[in-house]
Amino acid sequence: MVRQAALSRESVPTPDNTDPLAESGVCEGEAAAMMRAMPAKSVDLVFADPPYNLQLEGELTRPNHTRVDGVDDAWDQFDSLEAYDRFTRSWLQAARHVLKDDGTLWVIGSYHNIFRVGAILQDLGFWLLNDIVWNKTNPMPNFRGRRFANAHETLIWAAKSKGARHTFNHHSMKALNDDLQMRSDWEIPVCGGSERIKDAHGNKAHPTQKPEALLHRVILASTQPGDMVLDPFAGTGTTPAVAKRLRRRWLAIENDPDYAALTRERVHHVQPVKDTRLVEAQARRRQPRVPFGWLVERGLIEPGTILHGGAKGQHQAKVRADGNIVTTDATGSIHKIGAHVQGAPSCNGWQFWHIEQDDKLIPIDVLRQRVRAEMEG
Amino acid sequence: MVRQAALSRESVPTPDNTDPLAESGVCEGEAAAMMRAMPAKSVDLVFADPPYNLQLEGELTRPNHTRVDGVDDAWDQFDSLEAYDRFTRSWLQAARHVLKDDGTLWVIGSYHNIFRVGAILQDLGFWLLNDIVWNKTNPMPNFRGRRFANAHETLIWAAKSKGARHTFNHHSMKALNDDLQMRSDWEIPVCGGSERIKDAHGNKAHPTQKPEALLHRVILASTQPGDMVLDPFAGTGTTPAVAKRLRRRWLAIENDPDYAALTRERVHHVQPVKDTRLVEAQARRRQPRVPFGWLVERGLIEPGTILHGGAKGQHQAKVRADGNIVTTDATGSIHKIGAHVQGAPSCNGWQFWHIEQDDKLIPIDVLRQRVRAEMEG
DNA sequence: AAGCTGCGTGAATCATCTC
DNA sequence: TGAGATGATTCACGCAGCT
Repeated sequence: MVRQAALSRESVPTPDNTDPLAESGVCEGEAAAMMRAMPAKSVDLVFADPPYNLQLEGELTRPNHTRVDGVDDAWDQFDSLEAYDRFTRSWLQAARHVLKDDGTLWVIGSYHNIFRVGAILQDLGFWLLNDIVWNKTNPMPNFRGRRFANAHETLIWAAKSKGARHTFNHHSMKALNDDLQMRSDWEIPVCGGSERIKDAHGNKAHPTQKPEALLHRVILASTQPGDMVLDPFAGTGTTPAVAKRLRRRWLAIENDPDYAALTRERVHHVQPVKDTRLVEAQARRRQPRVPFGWLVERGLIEPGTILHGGAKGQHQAKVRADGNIVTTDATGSIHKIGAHVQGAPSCNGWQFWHIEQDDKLIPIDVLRQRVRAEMEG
Repeated sequence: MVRQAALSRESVPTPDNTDPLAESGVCEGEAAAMMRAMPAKSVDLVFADPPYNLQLEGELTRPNHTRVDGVDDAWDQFDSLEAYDRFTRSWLQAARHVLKDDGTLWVIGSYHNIFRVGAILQDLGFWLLNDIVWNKTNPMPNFRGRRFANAHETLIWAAKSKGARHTFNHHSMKALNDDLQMRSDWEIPVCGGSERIKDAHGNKAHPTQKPEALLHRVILASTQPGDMVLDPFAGTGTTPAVAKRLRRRWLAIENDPDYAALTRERVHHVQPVKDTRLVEAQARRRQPRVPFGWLVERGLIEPGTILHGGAKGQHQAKVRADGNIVTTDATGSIHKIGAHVQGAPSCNGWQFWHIEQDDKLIPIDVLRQRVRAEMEG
């Protein structure tokens, strides 16, 4: 019974050890109650991924009629906003109890809950250090075209009180970001592939497992090796796994015994790195994509401007406010209309279309380069 | 009549116009009071860039949030948060009063105030549609290296209540983003250069002037031409300027007479896009409904014609004179039978079914377009 | 072998009109 | 007002299976 062995080793550190904080482990129980039972001011970092209170009703299907597997678990259901606020205030107060005076707290959420969390944090006296945006590189699209694709989640990073000291490993963050100062917007893929923990049937074990890359950055930024990291909603144990790998002590609280068991097994297989610098990912830098519409938004091209197509400007089209362009018989993107007027299967609109400036025809790609230069800073 | 007096130059285009909503203009006064004095349910869009915290000294004049140095040790945090909440609840309630039932509201803020704004929005019954992240391409760096560089601001987009309808120009947003659906994270530079309004001394006239690109996307996404756009904290008039250019009506409220004057002057020089079609959403929804039976009535499809279903024409059905179609085991509308033969819960029959013409399969939607073209002319 | 294609899926507050 | 009909709507990425 590999699992049993792993279970006991990780969860009950040593028989003679009566202080649960001396070693890492998983505690089964409700977050607020467990934290209240812990010694005060004993934790350097709290990372919390609480229920979001999504309030999903009915079901949603993709255009191909497949069903979206929404988060409808009982633990995400609350009777009202007030009930969610009570729950939130309760566990945040308990987190405040276990947090050292110079410790910090992270909470992740979406627009469903994060405003309530942030306001209650301020009400309780926490001091907000940053709000961080996790931009997902591969989010689920909006299938009905009724809103913007919900492509990010928000993290709040807070110190225990105004004026409190806090740990921020500025140079580690710079190193992690090609020697550029780390910004408040992080581009990280959602958790999938082999990193995603599966159950016995091969389905995802937990509906909201967070990527290790996210926790890597959080823990590396705001703790030192040996610090105590607490996750009161541990789920399948991403926080413990990364904490162990980065040589931090850790405590996990999880109400669901199945999740708790998965965490113990997962952490058991994690090897702490010998040198944390070796696992610091290099941020990829791609040439940023610049849609044509952005030139219109930014006033580099006015709506109504005439674009001239081809080397001699044989073709013409007019720019709409939304970035589409219009000829006598068609409307569409610079690429589509470029192909259309040439009778070609495809076309790179950036090189095909030109604007007139000082009696010369200039490819619109020149304007794109200007936007990219701005984006570089 | 304070309001009448406040309306001037830009705001009263014709002397005999006594209805401020009939035309655009700037009203000088306090946001909540002015909105309460306006007719109920008269505005399609509210865009608000409120002060971060009205009660905190210096806050307004310092957009880089550098007040952590203990300048304001004296103020009592709890009282100030409460005062800010009262202020926020007051103007949001007033905004709710002027907003049409199918109108929407945008608020922009930073982590200092946005959580309070979002929570109060939910408390007042607004229904959050998205939170949008404005990622600044050229943010101010964090000089002390104690936190992450604060490189974004947050916008909340909300409908008036749960279940309320709202405008979202999905196709315009797609067009603006190279035919990919628009995400909740927007990359736009901060306002600078020639766009930045300067005062008589050549200094920036307003500390937190927003870029026109931001408003371009907001207004294009969530209004139609001719809609009424209200900005209760207009500052130097970015919202009015973009609204006018995009052929929306607009109302600006601004407490500071100097800012109000700058707005009037700025808007005076804005030229609306000449061709109205360039600023319209590509509203497929507005196209007249054409029942399939009309194609039969008009002789575009003969009774008895065979329809071929799917890209390869795997499925077949025969057209009846009444516009229903028939397979071996069922009769019904193009949609119902399309769903039936695929075993799908629903189906868009216009795109699913094809007719044979010159050895090619043509979607029947092409015939519908022909009918619509006839109806136009 | 390397490359191509098709399929599955991710914290989702995801309709509107007519009768 | 409620029920029923109409018909609009998806992006990135990993992986399995195939050429």
